[in-house]
Amino acid sequence: MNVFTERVIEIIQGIPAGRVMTYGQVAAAAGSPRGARQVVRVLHSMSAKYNLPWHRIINAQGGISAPSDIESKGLRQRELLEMEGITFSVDGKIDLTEYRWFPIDTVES
DNA sequence: GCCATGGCTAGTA
DNA sequence: GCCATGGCTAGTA
Repeated sequence: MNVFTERVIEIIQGIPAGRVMTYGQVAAAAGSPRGARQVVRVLHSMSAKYNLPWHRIINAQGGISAPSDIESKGLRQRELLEMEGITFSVDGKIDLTEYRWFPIDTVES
């Protein structure tokens, strides 16, 4: 597994309950500003194995990107976030200025 | 190698 | 526009 993937996993594991990050934000923090879609891939393939809080990743508009039909992952995602105390606006968006998490960068200099 | 395929995104003729 | 991944052809050996 490459370093980007490893960092993505670490970063996502570091998001506390009640906070969220966007795909692009995770990608950038992992060292690849254009790698948002790769974050999606990691979420799909590693969430179970690495016990990732996959629901705490949302799109840049503050919305849930997973499909939101009946019994879908999207609804589950919203449920999980609401259980952590996050509230949604009437149009189904999360207020990023309030809930966005900024990971502490530990690898330095 | 080529090409289509994504739970995306910054920038906007 | 971006960019890694996966399926599927060329085209060599």
